[in-house]
Amino acid sequence: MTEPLPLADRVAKDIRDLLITGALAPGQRLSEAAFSERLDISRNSLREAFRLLTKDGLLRHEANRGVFVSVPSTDSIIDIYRVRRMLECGALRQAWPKHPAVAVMRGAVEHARKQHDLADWREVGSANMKFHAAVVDLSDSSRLSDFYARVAAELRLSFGLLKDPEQLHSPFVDMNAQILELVEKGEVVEAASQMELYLNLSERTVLKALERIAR
Amino acid sequence: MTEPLPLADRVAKDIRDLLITGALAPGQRLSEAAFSERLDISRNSLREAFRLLTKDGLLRHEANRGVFVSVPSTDSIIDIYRVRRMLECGALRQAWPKHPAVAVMRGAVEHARKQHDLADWREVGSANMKFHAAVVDLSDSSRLSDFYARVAAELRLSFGLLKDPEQLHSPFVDMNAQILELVEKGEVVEAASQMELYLNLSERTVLKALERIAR
DNA sequence: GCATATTTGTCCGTATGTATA
DNA sequence: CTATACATACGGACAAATATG
Repeated sequence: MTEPLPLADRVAKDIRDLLITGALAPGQRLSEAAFSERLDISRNSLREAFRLLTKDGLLRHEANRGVFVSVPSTDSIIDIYRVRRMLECGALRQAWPKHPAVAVMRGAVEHARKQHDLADWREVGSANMKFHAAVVDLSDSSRLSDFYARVAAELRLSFGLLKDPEQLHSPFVDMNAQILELVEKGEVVEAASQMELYLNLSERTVLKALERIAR
Repeated sequence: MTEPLPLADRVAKDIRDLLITGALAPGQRLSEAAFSERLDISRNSLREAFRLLTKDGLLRHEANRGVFVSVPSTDSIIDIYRVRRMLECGALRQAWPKHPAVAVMRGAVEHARKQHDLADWREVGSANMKFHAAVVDLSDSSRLSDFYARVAAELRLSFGLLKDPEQLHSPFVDMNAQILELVEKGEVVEAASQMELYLNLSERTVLKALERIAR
């Protein structure tokens, strides 16, 4: 009773985890033969999983050359932050203070603060992303939430390139708390413009860090 | 030099066309054996194409039962219009009157008017959808544009259920023209709220028509 | 409720074309 | 330029799940 999912879906999820944890480096080529043997599945099933992940933007398919882990570019970062501004600010602007997602936001903020004190930056980052996913959930649209999850996974691919995740997430915990407070008070327009500040700052941080890596 | 695309991608596109033209009815089951023979491809390749279309929401995959053409529900319509309000109104609110997409919008409006006079309602509908896709293009985000295209295809599946496309698209041509005019004058906030009216009206029209079909 | 036929899920072998050392 | 490695695509096979009579 515990395997309702098609193999391709399970494999896609496994590979997705490998990608966002950084076990697979951007630009790396994924050989069908080698990978299907490593995961102990057939090439056909692996190819189905590859199609799914390509649709998610995590893998790139080059004709007759195979699939590669996507390499985050400056352009893709800029594009992703345009998406985030649209979805997150838009969700806040029409938010309802008693929406169930607000409780999730609060839980994420509290968890982030706890992990921040413990200096567990990885967990701070996870809580951070959970907060922003909850913001999009305020829109009550499963399609928007799914789309955001996909874009967030792509962004996490970029984070994997960066060292020093403390710089990346730590300063933003308080900003999330402030946004949450505004939402709870019903000052949703203020919350939205605060979020815009957040995203602009975050975008600059990521671009700067990425630029430093690219020499 | 004319076949750069993988077979699965080409097949997915072919099936997508069959879906939005109504050649395949919602709820219909797509047998792997029958369909692979009809399209003259192997089952494996067809399964890859199915994965892509499932990701697009056009097909549904039921475990060990096969794939079916998605059946548009009231919930999905409501969800899709939430997406449209978020993307289209958001794009207009930050639009720039000299953006290249504005020219596309104008072309779509003019074309719709011409086809409207010729009573070619199918073309009116196509021009209508092109107009709104161009609106999203104002955001300058390829991810948002792709996402919108995917949702629009899903919506078109619902339109296929409806007869009388005149009722569906005809009254909206003038509203598009008005929105375009506002954008060209730089009154983007007005354009956005006009778009919200448009979408609310369109949503109600589709839901009403769908409800009538469901008895 | 049961036996049977159909269909999906998954794997393997292999031929062909393309890219690269 | 040749040789090799690999992706692409096909067809066949069989078990498991499902639908059918």
